Amino acid sequence: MNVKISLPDGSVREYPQGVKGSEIAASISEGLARVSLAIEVNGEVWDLARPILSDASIKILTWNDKTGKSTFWHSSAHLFAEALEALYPGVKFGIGPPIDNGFYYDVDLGEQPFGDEELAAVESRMKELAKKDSAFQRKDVSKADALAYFTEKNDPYKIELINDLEDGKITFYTQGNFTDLCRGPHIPNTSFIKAIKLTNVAGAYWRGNEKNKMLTRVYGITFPKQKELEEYLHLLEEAKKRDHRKLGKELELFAFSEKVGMGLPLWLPKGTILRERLEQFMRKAQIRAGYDPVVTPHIGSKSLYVTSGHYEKYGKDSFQPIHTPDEGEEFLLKPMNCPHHCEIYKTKPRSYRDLPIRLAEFGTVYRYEQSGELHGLTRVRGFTQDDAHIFCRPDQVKEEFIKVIDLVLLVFRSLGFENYTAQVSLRDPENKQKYIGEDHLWDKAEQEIQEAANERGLSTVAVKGEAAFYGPKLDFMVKDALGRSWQLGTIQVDYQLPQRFELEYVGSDNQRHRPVMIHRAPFGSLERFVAVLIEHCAGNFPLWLAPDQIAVLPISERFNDYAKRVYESLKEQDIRGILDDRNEKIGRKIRDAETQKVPYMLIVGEREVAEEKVAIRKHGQGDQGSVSLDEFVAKFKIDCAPPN
RNA sequence: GCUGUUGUAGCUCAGUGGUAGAGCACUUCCUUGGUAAGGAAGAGGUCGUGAGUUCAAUCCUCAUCAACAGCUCCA
Repeated sequence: MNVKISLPDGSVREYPQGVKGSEIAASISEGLARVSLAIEVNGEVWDLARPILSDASIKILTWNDKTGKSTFWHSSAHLFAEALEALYPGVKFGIGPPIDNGFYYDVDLGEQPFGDEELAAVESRMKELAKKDSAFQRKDVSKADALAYFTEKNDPYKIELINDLEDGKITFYTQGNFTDLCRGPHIPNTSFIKAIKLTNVAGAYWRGNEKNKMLTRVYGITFPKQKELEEYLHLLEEAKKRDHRKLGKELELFAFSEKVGMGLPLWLPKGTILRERLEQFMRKAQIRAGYDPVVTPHIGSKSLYVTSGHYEKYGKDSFQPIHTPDEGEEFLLKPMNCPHHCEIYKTKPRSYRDLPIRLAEFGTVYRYEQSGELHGLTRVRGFTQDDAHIFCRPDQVKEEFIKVIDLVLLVFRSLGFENYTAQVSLRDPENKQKYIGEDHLWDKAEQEIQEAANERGLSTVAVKGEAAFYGPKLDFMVKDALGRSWQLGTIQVDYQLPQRFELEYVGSDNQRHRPVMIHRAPFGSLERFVAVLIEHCAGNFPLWLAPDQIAVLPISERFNDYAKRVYESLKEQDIRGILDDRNEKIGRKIRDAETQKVPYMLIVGEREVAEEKVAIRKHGQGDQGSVSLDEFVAKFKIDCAPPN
């Protein structure tokens, strides 16, 4: 009997029933057979050695397929486990999945230390084992047999995993001397794995639960060719050069001081320019969009947060209250601006005609973040949100929400952020007690967010358990240089705080109604936004943001007077920069300005003085020829306009 | 917060059980140079902090603080 196999190009071939993926690949071409790693059968990834029993549409997977890569890395995790067990008999295994870049395996080594030396030893054992060409063999096992095997092996983690599985659906994979509980699929044999790098060791809680034992997580990555590993490592090096913590230091944008306290950034003069330019950009955009700027204090009475619910939810995990010396009153450093804004709303009666009211504030907030979580400017304990709260009628929610989406997208477009993910952050349905408010209001809010996103044609990813405790969110996620994902812009629909603060407006029916609140921050926090921006442009800021836009470089001290005149006249035109009148050669001054990533260098020497000109050199592009200062300024002014 | 690694000059890093070194940066002098590092001299460190072992600790031990990687958390 034959089975009909449809290929991705639409063609259909017949093969004997029980044909294997490897045989199909071989029948297509020898070249394909050599590089095929797995096969997709009706959308499911299978081993190449698994017989196909009925008609199917298939795709041979190679290193060029995402699933091909993950199969490859999954098999590499097994190879790692084999090597580790050979060197550490009795080691217990958790899980070992493929990830975006490579794989990890969680293992329990007992009391044995595991550092760089041990890592290197396991890596070389892996290389030896890979050369053995061991085939990955799949085997169906009964639950009882599976339990018996790992009981014998004394591996509590695998036993726990098996107990959660359904009998009849359990498979083992064996390669060489190592057998693992595994759904598969795997590559045909270990010889495909030519380049191996175990990258780092870290702790990870068993099953991601803080209350469980912490296992040792070993990260690694493998490739079919040595050259690809080298390219990957090179790419990593390049990414590290873009790290905002490194550039922030080199370009003198911000700093931290142990004396000030961890997670409390100090903005240096150049970083401050950057930050203030962004603020100005947002202020302008917000005025255009009908926001009213407000200012509120950095602390607020504890009762404010008791009312908002923040105290109950985060009181223990916040900076603790500040007490007045005489009256013993309690104040909290504000972790949020919304309660203050609610009180501004309440300063007078509001009519339905007044709504929406949009209160905007660059509000600096303080949150106690776990010490291990602090990370450069992306996760800090004191930061400034480009916060605003929109108080509107229920019938205005969607329209207002959409306007905010447009504002977020304006920011991203203006700064060239193209690779963002719009994430709809929903409640965790398993843990409803984590949230405040009634079900129907949550459902309504979640629906409104999804509808607004759809209307703007945003493709969204819904993630459960990521909502704020008072409402669902639309979060805009962007990745940093090292591939870590951060939330920047956020928009939240909130029915809870208006209730808690008893906010009201008088409707056209002369009755009291409750407004809806939209919390929103297009940048998110200035700190995190700047961090991601630095990494995104590798420190080469667009002209309108660059802390130093120009550097005037006299060829020798003889031209310092002319250079100073040039510099002063640029300064009068609000062009920022430096005059490098050091006793250095021009090559040196150029190098320093290039290293500092100054967009324009204006070089002046004998010729320029004589002709009343400046020689332009563009960062990263070299000599642009000479022009008169007026000509340069005219062109510069056009180039440095902030986006609209 | 947890696990692991690290902490030496402003920065990047070397080094040793007998109280320290390089390059860059900084200061001064020489040089006045045309598109990515001119030359010389000088100054600069309680070796993260505290305790212990030792005749002697930057080095060994412990504690503590901070940074880094990951986990957990994130209003």
